[in-house]
Parts: sequence; structure tokens; C-alpha cells
Amino acid sequence: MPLLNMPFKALSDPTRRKIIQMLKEKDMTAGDIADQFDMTKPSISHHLNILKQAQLVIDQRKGQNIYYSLNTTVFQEVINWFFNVTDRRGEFENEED
Amino acid sequence: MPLLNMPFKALSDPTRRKIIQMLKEKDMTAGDIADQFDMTKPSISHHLNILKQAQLVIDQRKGQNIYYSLNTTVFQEVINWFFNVTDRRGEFENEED
DNA sequence: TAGATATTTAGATAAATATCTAATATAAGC
DNA sequence: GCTTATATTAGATATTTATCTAAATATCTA
Repeated sequence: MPLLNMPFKALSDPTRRKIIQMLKEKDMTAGDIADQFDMTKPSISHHLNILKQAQLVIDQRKGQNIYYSLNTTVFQEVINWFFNVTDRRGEFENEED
Repeated sequence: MPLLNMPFKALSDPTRRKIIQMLKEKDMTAGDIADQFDMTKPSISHHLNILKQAQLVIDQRKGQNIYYSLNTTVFQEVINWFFNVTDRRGEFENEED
């Protein structure tokens, strides 16, 4: 099954895209992330889990907090998919997906 | 509402991504597209409609056939979203979405 | 205009998704 | 060890989505 399916699915939700953009600025705890949304913590936790499964973010516990940060490697693969479609291409051919 | 939401949603489905990649190679009729999938024509028609609403494809009737082709302008905006996240950036800032 | 071909629209349904509340886990501090 | 703070897991529910069959629309041709 397509490697890129999970990241594409993960990025199809506006809340998750916003989380990505927040993490671009700085690493954040789950709680700090949740505070930025009009949504319960379990809901945000669910979104973070989907981002994590798609390998778009990494989590790391520090004491009571769990810090989330971006994992840009998968983004590169998604960008390559777009390059392939628009013919502008990255470094390597990518017939994936 | 985020301008990029529809294209992101549209691209979250593997069938639709495959259609995009087929259209990258050449313009195709709805029927020819449907033939490449193990799925009914109405289902493909539905997928084509979602791609059209997201402005990722354009359709044009020619006689009995309706030809679909890529509309790369919106792809560029999506790519810019990724550039913004990965800090590699396109030509303009894009705080959209 | 009747029949054939290409495609979409309508309506139904099963599966996936986003969200909530309540309960559980994990760590820190007294 | 108990209490508080942070975060996740479990379970329920409403909405969205992908898919199908059947019906409708549009175009061509004889």
C-alpha cells in the first residue's frame, strides 16, 4: 500500500495542518498545542497521534510533558510527489503512490 | 475558510492521486480514466468531480466525450504550503491556511 | 426521431472520521 | 503513599466519505 497515503490523509485535516504550522515555529507540548484550539485535549491527542503515525511529527517525553516536533523527512517525499506531477521534479524519480 | 482545504482533501484519496498522475501523462476522457480502475463509472465520476471542485483538474466536452486535464496552478499553491513548512520557501510568503 | 454511446445525477448504504465525556496512565511534589 | 498536573486510551455518536445500482442527460448517427 502506498507509503504516501498516511501523510496525505493526515494533512487533509485543517486542524492538523495548523498544528504542523505551529510546530514549524517551535516544539510544543501537547497541552500548549491543545490550548490553541477550541477543542478538547483528547481530540487534539487524536490528531497528534495521526500526525505521529504518518511520521510527520515526533514526540518525546520530558517529565510530565510530551513535546512534539516536526519530522521534515516525510514532507520531502510528499513534495517530491508534487514535483513529479508538476514536472519540476526533485533529485530522484519517484513512482511511488 | 481555508482556500487550500479542498485540494488537500481531494489529494487525500489514493484513487484521485492516481488520476492526477495519469493526467500528468496525457489528457483523458472520463471513460478512459474509469477503465484504468476496478470501480464503476459513477464512482470515478464522483472522484473527478471532487478534483474539479478543488480546481486540480479542468473538464471540457468534445462531442460525446468529456476530456479531463490537469490544472497546475493550484498545485503550485499547495507546494508553497509545503515550502513554507519546510523553510525552503517558494517565491512568496504564504500564510494561507 | 430512434437507437447507441458517454457521462453524470440521484438515492442508498457501509465504512471511516472527528468529536465528546469518562476513565486510565505517568510523573512530580508534598 | 496521596494529590495534582499532563496526557492518552476507551467508548459512544454524529458527520463525512466512498461506493454501488438505477435513472437521467447529452451527443452522435442512421
